Amino acid sequence: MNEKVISIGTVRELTGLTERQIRYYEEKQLIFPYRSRGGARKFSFEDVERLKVIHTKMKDGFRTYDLRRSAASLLKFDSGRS
Amino acid sequence: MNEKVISIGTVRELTGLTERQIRYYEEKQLIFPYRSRGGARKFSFEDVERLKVIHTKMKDGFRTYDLRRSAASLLKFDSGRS
DNA sequence: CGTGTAAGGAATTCTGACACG
DNA sequence: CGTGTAAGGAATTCTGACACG
Repeated sequence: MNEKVISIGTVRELTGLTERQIRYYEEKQLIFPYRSRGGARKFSFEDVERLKVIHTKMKDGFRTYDLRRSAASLLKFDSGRS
Repeated sequence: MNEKVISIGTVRELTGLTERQIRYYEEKQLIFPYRSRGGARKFSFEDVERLKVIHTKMKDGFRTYDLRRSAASLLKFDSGRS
């Protein structure tokens, strides 16, 4: 499920995060949505899962900087789950 | 892939159909998108595949009425492919 | 640092209708 | 019948900024 076709509002519903959080995680390079012509972010189901993991880590006290450094393992952890 | 999360503009890109065609096929009960709060249609990847099949059939001379009658087999054909 | 919010604009989607054939 | 299009409105998303801590 790598197709980036889900808009931010739907990702919000799917993850429970706010749009602000989602955009911030992108700004910190933890997630890389596709951009449609009009500039709208488009996410994949994999991105959705990844966002959930990111938020869990954040609640555990990790900072975006830490997560960026371990981005690879984050991805691994992600696909290793669901 | 049954989650209805793709908006019509993306479905347009994925299928090559126009929004008018997609809405018409819904009107004719060939496809059943979910509706978001604001009223926007949301489709699944399965719907996308189904729309492709529908359009192929239409080009082969079938009418929406015929396709509605064989909706079950249409779905079967659909999942039987990709 | 991570997130909330109000601000203004641009892009998206919706419906009902008229058109053609 | 199936599809194009212009029309007006409503919902969605975007960016940059100010706020708090």
